[in-house]
Amino acid sequence: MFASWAYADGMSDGSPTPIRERTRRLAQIELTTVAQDLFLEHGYEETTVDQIAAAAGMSKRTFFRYFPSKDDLVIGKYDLFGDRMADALDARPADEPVWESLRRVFDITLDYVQDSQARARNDAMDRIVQSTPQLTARYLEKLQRVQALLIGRVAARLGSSASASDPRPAAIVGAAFACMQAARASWLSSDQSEPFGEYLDRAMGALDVDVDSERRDALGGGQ
Amino acid sequence: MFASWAYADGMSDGSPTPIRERTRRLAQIELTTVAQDLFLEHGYEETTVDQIAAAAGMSKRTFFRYFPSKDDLVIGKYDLFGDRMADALDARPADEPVWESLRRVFDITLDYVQDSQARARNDAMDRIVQSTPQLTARYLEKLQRVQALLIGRVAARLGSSASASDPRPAAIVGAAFACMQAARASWLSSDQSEPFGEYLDRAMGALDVDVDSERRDALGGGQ
DNA sequence: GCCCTAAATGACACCGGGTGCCATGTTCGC
DNA sequence: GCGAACATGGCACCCGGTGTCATTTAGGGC
Repeated sequence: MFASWAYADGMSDGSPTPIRERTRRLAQIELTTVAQDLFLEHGYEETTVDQIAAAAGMSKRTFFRYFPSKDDLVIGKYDLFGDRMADALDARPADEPVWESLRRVFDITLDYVQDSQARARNDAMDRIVQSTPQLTARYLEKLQRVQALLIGRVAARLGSSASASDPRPAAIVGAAFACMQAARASWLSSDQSEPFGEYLDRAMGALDVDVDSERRDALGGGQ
Repeated sequence: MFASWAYADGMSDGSPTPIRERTRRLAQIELTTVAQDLFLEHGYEETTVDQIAAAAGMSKRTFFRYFPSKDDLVIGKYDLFGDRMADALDARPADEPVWESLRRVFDITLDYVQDSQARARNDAMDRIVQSTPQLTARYLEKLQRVQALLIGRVAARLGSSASASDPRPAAIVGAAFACMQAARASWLSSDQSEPFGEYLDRAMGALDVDVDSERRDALGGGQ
């Protein structure tokens, strides 16, 4: 889940992407590839940064110029999703029920790389994250940050009274992410014959948002 | 939240609590007290284990014989809550709607120490956890483990079809915890004039469990 | 192609969390 | 008072991560 090493090269501005920047990306990709191989073979904790750096033909010090930490080599990719999800949420119609909007926002985690090899690699890394407490912890914390980006937007939709003191936006967003995680866990431990989206539907279908201003929207009426 | 250094001394078995064990607890308490003072004054990351150990009159090596890690000194207490919550859930009537049961389970996080001094101390530590990414990460991971204990029980209540592949129990439990966290965050950043329970009600009230076998229970009928 | 400069690198020393090991107390039970 | 178990401290060491500096490499203007 949450793959997309797509490192969009075609930026929006006209700048033709500096050469140095491109080689930097190249080095990062090389590093992650090499590291993933090592992780899959020996495990995450058993693989030292020195080994990764050596395998990629550089020194430990240089490794840390490409990644702020060993964890980020695995988990860094999730950073990109915060903004994407925020954009995706903004793109949903304002009168759509929040729960439905959130479900749609999660769709962007689905339509990424179709290359089955890259996909398998990604799933393998996800399993490593799930089975390594340290990585799980950092992953959860990153997810929390992503959620933070969405909470304000949800609050705006609810037209919450006193925004800061109303726990409901955070509760709703948190619940949605909990559903996503539950779906993710179930799916990862399945044979993956069913598409992930179905797991997500099942998980999110088990819950309902129940907020006054929400019902009105759902019924297409009100005020 | 989640205080209770209550370290129940009166265990169920007849053993009068070995002397060594008691002094060990004492040392742990002393250590946490001293450490909390240092954390509150200088911050968590700025305080080194050496300093804590020295302030408690022992060596760093000995510190690690009392706590598996620096983090655990702050976060360790949450471990106790897994079992407590599991017990609390088991104690709820089997035909009670799951969401309601979970709400009641969270009550055990309320009726802990009434001592306002200890309470203030605890809240302060909670704020430290919330403002230190590293601790937040580990906290979230611990919560995840607590959730794992409850998921099986919720699955049993739902009489889920294929337990392992059904994401709904995890989704429901995860959502409930998301509500708790949302309430916790709102409450901690409030002036605390309103009781925490109200925040919790508001957060959990924003969501509804919608599972077939659930509706039946809620209506007191069915099958 | 040349040269100047900026960036990339490597080596090294260092910090802090954490562990294995062993020698030296300290305390319990008898 | 004695032996065994336990607690402690000290030390060397591992690993992740950072600051510093000298050296190399590569880019861009000419």
